[in-house]
Amino acid sequence: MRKKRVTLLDVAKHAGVSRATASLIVRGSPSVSDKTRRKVQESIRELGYVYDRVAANMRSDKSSTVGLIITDIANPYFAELLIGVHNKLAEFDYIEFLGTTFDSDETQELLLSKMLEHRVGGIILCPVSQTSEQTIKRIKNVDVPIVLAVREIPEIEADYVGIDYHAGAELSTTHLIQKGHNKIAFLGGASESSAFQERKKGYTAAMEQASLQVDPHHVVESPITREGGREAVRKMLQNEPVPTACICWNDLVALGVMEELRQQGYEIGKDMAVVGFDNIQEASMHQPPLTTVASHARLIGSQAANLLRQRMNDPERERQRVILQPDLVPRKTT
Amino acid sequence: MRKKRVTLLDVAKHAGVSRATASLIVRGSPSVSDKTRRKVQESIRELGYVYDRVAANMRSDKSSTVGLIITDIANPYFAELLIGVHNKLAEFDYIEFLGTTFDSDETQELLLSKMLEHRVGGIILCPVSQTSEQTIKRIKNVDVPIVLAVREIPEIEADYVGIDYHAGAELSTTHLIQKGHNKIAFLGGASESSAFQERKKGYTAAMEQASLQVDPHHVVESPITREGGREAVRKMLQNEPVPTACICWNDLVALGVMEELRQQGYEIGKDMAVVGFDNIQEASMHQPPLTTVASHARLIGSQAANLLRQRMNDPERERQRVILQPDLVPRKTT
DNA sequence: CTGAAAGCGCTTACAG
DNA sequence: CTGAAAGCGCTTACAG
Repeated sequence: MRKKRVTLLDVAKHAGVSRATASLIVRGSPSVSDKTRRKVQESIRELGYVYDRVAANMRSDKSSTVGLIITDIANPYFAELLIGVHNKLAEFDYIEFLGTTFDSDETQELLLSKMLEHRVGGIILCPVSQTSEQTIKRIKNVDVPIVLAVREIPEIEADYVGIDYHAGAELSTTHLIQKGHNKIAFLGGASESSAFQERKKGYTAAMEQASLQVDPHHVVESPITREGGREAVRKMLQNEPVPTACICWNDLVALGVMEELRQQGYEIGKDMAVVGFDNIQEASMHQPPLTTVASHARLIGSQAANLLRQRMNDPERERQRVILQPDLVPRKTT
Repeated sequence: MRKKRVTLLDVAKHAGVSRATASLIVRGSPSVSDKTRRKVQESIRELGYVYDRVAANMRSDKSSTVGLIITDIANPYFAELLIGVHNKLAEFDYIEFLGTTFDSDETQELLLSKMLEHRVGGIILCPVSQTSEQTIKRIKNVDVPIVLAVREIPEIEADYVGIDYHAGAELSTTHLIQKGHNKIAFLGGASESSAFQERKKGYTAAMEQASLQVDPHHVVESPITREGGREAVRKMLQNEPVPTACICWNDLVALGVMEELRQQGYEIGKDMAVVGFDNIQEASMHQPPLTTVASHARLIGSQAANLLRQRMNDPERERQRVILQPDLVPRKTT
């Protein structure tokens, strides 16, 4: 059933030219006469020749593939980021391998290996929240360009594109303060990550700016999921005084927070203000629509693809850090 | 900066064994003594050797990659399908290339070429709504296994996994009839596609079953987007008698339909019943929650991956057609 | 287990 | 433009 692969040499013979010439033509070289070009292209069509880019890349030590490692496609934030990366890479005629870590360091390391074994020309990595020492060493030794997205790893000097978490948390906290709140909780996330620390600083800065105290009980860590949000808010409600507003790690967490609050009899936007982070589609569809901070996931994706391409073209260029500014999207939950 | 690649021969020399032995070890062959195995693995670590799966695949005419061609990742239906495919392929230790056609036949053909040039071992294709004669010929001649998902191409005898559109449309139409509606519109989609024809038949069958007439004005084609939904319902409202219910091509279209209806002063679920298709996340988040038909996108993805793997293992096996049954998800819009 | 050779499908480099 | 040779990093097949 499976026929033998038609090779460039077959094409050359069929067209009556040399293999070298055929090779020039498939690579689109201009230094071939139109007449031979047409002849060869005709043979390609007749024989059903398929260019073997893998063999070509291997010989010439090039790559037309890129690895993209994210946490989870089912998370709309990463789905958006994927869209940004994918569309940009398509422009460059690159094709990407997709890997999902589910926030496991072990999986992350496996995926890195897998990508490298497949000879990717570069990697866009959204690191897991707790990248191990071992993986960090591994990443440092990888000999293709890596750009970090969303989460930075301090030990690794790579191009990075992310959001200004400090500004984001400050933005939402200040927004709540202006609405008259003074007991504001900070829900979700893992304190080990740099993103957590930055956000916490932004939150604290805004509180201090308004001469407000941060109650340690009002800072609750949790997994970054809907269920995590429910957990976090349950913990928050166990201590007095109960806050009147919460800023959540992201929209997913905020959705969980609101579910739980509603079950406990709270009316969102009235008894309790809630603000999310990311501005995923569900945020605007929710009833009431969720006030949130837009973190421009798609743009981060396309910027990461841009950085990676530039780095692949010029490994010696200066390291880039692109920090996008978040935007407040006020809706009905505050 | 970029070091020379460490090769298997380097590893063999370093460990003091032959290249053949080293090759056996990286492939996990059991016919090597534990002692040499450990020695070689130690050398691999020390030298930072990365197995070149691409070279290996080329030599042994294997492939560890698969191409997945969908319409658009931003469409939640396809995002779900992607998740299903991705997670299943990860189980098999395959890695996928992602391509998005945006429903363009030309892009679809380009992507097929790109995938083949990258030596994929198989392709999961969600065909565009109007695949040209030329592309069909192309697909027939592809010499790797293809499984079609979501949309079938009658001319192509390939494995297929999809949903029973006839049953789906019948389900929602009957549901509306039971709710007392007798003027039911059918909104969205392109009549050229087989999915359209099947759904239309299901819709018609349900109407006839209840001795109801199908008014040709009540069948309105449109692009499969939110905006398409708005267009379709505007057209629908131009003719008398105005229906009291509509079944929509999918949830995205239904969302547009409801937006437009609301603008025109209709109260959804009261003045006009609306039912969607797919059961994307937004369907349950919408206010009021959308009655829809679950089309099991994620399951379709994982089934497609299963079929492809089996086909790759046995090219001669009998052709499979997996037709999943949809489920009605009654909510508040009907 | 070893060693040497050939080959997967290309590109490179070079003499003509 | 041609032609012959070498090489990318592996696996295969075979004699020992």
